[in-house]
Amino acid sequence: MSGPKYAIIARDLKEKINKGIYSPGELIPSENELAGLYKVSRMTVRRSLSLLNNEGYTYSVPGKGYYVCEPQQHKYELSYNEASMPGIVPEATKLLDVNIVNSTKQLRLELQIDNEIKLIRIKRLFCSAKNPVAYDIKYIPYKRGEPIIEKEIRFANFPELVAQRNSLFTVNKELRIYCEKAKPEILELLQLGKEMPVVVIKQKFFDSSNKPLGLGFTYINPLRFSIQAYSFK
Amino acid sequence: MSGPKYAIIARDLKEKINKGIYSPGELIPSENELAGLYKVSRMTVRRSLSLLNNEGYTYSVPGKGYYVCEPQQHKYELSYNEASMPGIVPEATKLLDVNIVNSTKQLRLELQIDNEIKLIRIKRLFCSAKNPVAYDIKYIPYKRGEPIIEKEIRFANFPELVAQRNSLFTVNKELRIYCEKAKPEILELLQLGKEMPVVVIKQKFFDSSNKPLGLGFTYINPLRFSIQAYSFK
DNA sequence: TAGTGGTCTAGACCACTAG
DNA sequence: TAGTGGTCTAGACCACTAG
Repeated sequence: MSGPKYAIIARDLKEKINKGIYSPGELIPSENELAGLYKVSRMTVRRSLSLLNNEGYTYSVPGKGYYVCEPQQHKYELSYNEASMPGIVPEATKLLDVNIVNSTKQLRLELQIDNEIKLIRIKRLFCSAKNPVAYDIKYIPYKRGEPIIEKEIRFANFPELVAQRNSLFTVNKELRIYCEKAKPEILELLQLGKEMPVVVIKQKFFDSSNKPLGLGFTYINPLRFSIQAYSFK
Repeated sequence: MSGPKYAIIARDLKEKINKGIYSPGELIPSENELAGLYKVSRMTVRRSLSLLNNEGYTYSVPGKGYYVCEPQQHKYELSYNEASMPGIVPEATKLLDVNIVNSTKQLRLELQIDNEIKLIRIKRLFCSAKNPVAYDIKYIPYKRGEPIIEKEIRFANFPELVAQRNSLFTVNKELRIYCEKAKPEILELLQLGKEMPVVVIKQKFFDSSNKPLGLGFTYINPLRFSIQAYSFK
């Protein structure tokens, strides 16, 4: 019963949806009706309702009203940073290689670039105190004359590297997690037997017009891999 | 230059943040200043600013103003439904077992229940047209006298099963993805060799007061596993 | 035509910040 | 004390819906 009016009304309406008094697909009372019921101005009701809309309880249709949503059952929020996975010791990170390389056909396809564009390729090995945990390789289209500062690259994470040229607020990111039988050299770096698959986390970044900005693969010792996700709010 | 005033102002402010005209940690002009600059009422400016706040561009401190946020680099949105993973044919789902079982020590710990509480245990095998893809096991605390309808259970997903007693809007969900060397019986069901690790997706559901409502493990053939996640908006 | 949500205003009062 | 964001109001006009 405490807090501002708009919050009390929002709490009350959410409770009614949770109890099934208003069910998915149904209309809840109109803004004007609610303003009357709660004895507040229409703007205050609108504020409550925009909270419900933002939190996925309702959606509004002009001329009709506010409908109760079907609950989002399968959405989770995930936090991933390749450079700070559980067990990794930042100081033990090995920068294996930084180079300007030619693109391959696959990379040109992924990054949507022409033949003549070269790539900055960064290879790193993330380690725990004693053992290798993940092998990481990143590709970023190279712009001529751009300086490459090894010290920065060693500790920078992928978003930071890409953001040197783009606002991080506008970068769209895509993550794919899967397993595969890796090439022998990767298995060797991770000290894994021939039969073992590795977990691969593929990261792809895009600018606001969906032009690819960078591509990364992290190959993880499967028995060291773990990632967590949570429902919203 | 189109759309309502509040959207135009929000777009303009976001652009200024993207361009670095306003940088993370800095204050942007106050509501009153902006109202003057854009020649609109303070309420319209507030509407623009609440958009920026919601989208993670800014946060506001009463008495001080609106600060530009550090960009969220590592957040992704993930959609996961064990019953509709890529490659799985719903009709090929095998309901291996539904039973009321005693809890084990580990399950009592996970589900925070007493000795005498029994569990509904559901074992399923998700298959492609030809092969097993994932073995799935769920535990839900059993309430005496509750009917168990096999047909419903076979096709229901975990959120739906739990939601029979709780509003899906209020259920908090937790997902953990990792690899492990599975027990022989699981490897056999998935037709995997002894050396292969499996991907495990552990799901845990909680009510609004964080009391566990259900626990599930999905053991996936690693070479059939794939999951995608995207940055917000 | 009556009702719905969407946009916008000009004004009020509040608690909080910081000189 | 002047300025900040937070809350709330009563009213206006709009496009859209549906009888």
